Order: sequence, then C-alpha cells, then structure tokens
Amino acid sequence: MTDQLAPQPEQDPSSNAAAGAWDGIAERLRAGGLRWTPQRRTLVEVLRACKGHVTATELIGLCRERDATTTPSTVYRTLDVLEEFGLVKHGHGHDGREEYHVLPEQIHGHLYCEACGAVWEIRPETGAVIVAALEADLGFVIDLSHVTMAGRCEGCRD
Amino acid sequence: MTDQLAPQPEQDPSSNAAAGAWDGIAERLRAGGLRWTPQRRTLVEVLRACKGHVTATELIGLCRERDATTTPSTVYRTLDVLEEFGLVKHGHGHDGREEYHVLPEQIHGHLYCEACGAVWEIRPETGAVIVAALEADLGFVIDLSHVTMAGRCEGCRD
DNA sequence: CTTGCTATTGCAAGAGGTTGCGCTAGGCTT
DNA sequence: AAGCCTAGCGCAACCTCTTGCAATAGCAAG
Ligand SMILES: [Mn+2]
Ligand SMILES: [Mn+2]
Ligand SMILES: [Zn+2]
Ligand SMILES: [Zn+2]
Repeated sequence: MTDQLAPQPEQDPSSNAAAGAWDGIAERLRAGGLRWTPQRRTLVEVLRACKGHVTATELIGLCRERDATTTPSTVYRTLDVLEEFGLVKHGHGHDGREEYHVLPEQIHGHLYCEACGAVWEIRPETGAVIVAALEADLGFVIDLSHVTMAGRCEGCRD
Repeated sequence: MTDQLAPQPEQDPSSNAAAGAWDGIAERLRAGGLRWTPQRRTLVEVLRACKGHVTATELIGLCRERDATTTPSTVYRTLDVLEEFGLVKHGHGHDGREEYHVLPEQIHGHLYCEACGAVWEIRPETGAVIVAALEADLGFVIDLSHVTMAGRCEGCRD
C-alpha cells in the first residue's frame, strides 16, 4: 500500500491558487539576468494548473504531456530557480523523495502513517509549538515544511 | 507490514557500545529461520566497530575493506534484517540519504543547519515536547529519529 | 556425511536525482 | 536586422537505493 489519501483539510478556493502570483514571471526572471525559455514556459503552465502537492516525477510527466521532449535535468533545474523566486517550495516525503508545494502561502509540515500510508498535515498551531520548542532549546529555527515525519496515526497505533 | 523487535539488552559504556548486544546474533538469526552468512558476518563485524551514526554508503565502503566483493544490495538487505532485530535503526539525512544508528539505546532526532552544514541532536526533553504536541493534536505517534529537520542554527540565522 | 529445502546472494535493470560539458539560443546592444 | 555574451539545454555518466530472478549455499534432518 503506497501512500496517497489526504484525509485532511486542503486550503484554497478557486482552481488555480493565488491567481496573480505567476504574472510577470518572465519579466521577473529577465530582471535577474535569467531567461524565459520554452521549457520554463511549459513547466510554469503545468504548475499554474496544480494546487497543493506534486512530486517532481509527476511534474516531469505533466510536462511531457505538453512537450514530449522534456528532460528531467531541465525540470529539476527550473524548479530550483522557481524555488528561489518563492513560487514553489520543496519538501521530502517519508522516503526522501521530493515533493513540491505550489505557491506555498501557508507552509505546513506533514505526517506519514507507516501503517496505513495516509499523509496528514500538521496544523499551524501544532507546528508553531514544535518550532518554538526547538528554538527555545538550541536556538535553532527549523523549516517544518521540509520533511515528512513518520509514525502511526491514531487509528493505527497499537 | 513487518514489525518485529527483538531483545535489546540496554546501555553499557566502553568504546564499542553495548558490547554484548551482538552476542549470539548468529543463533538468533537461525532461531528465526534465517541464515548466518559470510556477508552478514562481515557487516556485523563492521557495525561492531562503529558507534553513533553511519551512512549506508559508508558501511558499504567499510565492508569492502574487509571483503572487496561486497555488493550493495546485500548490505541494504542485511541492514533491513538487523533493523528488525533492533540492532540498528535507520533515519534519513536532510537530503534523504540513509543513516544508521548502531545499537540505538536512546533514539533522538536530528537538526541540520542549511547554512553551516552542522548536525545537532535534539535533546530528549525537547524531543518529548514535539512528540507530545503531535500526539495531542492528531493522536499521531511519531518516530522523531526517522528524519532530520532542516533549518538554521543559532549562529547562522540572520 | 549426504540430502533437500529455501533463504540469500550477485547481477542486471530501473527509479529518482545530480552534475559536468559542449552546443544552442535568449535577449540586450548596436 | 545582426552580433555577442552567456544562461540554459540535452546528454551522458554517476550516485543512492530497490527489485526480480536464477543460481548458490546455509543448515537441519536423516
Ligand atoms: Mn525510512
Ligand atoms: Mn531538501
Ligand atoms: Zn494509519
Ligand atoms: Zn549553522
């Protein structure tokens, strides 16, 4: 049984989140000395149609639907660029694979149940408690959205 | 899934942690219908000489020093077996790579500073706060030792 | 010691990612 | 409209880890 299922709230109304966030992306790239290429256009089109979480592999597949010549390394490199612009944010699933949050308005951590495979989102208040605990301990400021913690959900613990 | 745990003696000082923990491993394997092979002997010898954390890649390298014919897939599979016997416990570094705790007497979480690259161990009390927060929230029991959280250490935050 | 069952091994192939490199092509300048 | 500079592209190779499969070899029984 491999993952999927998200029995948790999932923000956002409208189909494409924060509509205007992608506007002017071409100009913003150029303003930074970067370029607007067909490959980047393809990925951005795909991302505009996404919401919530997507894995890098899924993104490559979606790009290939629009352009069969899509190359993995280009997608990964473009995702890095978009992340620097704050348009996506990557995290790692329980097995270390990459997952992307598109337009991360509200970053959140994830929990993965090793028994049933469900993935849950950590509520903001709880996330804040965790962040505060670590900051109080070592003065460390963590990025809770970067990792998925594993364990057992309420229904699956012994 | 496969969840077994076997005896796990407990503490012990000395350089090579919990000296006796590995004793009788051959018999314990056989008692479970498993086999004691030269490849497993090599890995166990390597692990006996380790303490703290080791990556899977490092273990493969160390095994090869003793037996140049060592194969990665065999090492990974043997590590899985040893984990079921409670002799090692795996976690994932900030980049998803596997790391092993040898004789995990006291499990602990890790923090990775994205700026300076240092890795810190989360103190037990702080770990307990995190675990408690998530249990109180969703009833989820997490395994804090499975992931390395990323962020910035006290000296590196802006 | 021999036999026989089957756990384990080594290998090849594959998935997900990263990286170095030479060639292509954005896009600013003239 | 051309040219130039160099960011970005595709490719090949490599890294870490996983999996299917056929051949091997533990080990317990006779
Ligand atoms: Mn894991
Ligand atoms: Mn990461
Ligand atoms: Zn569950
Ligand atoms: Zn630091």
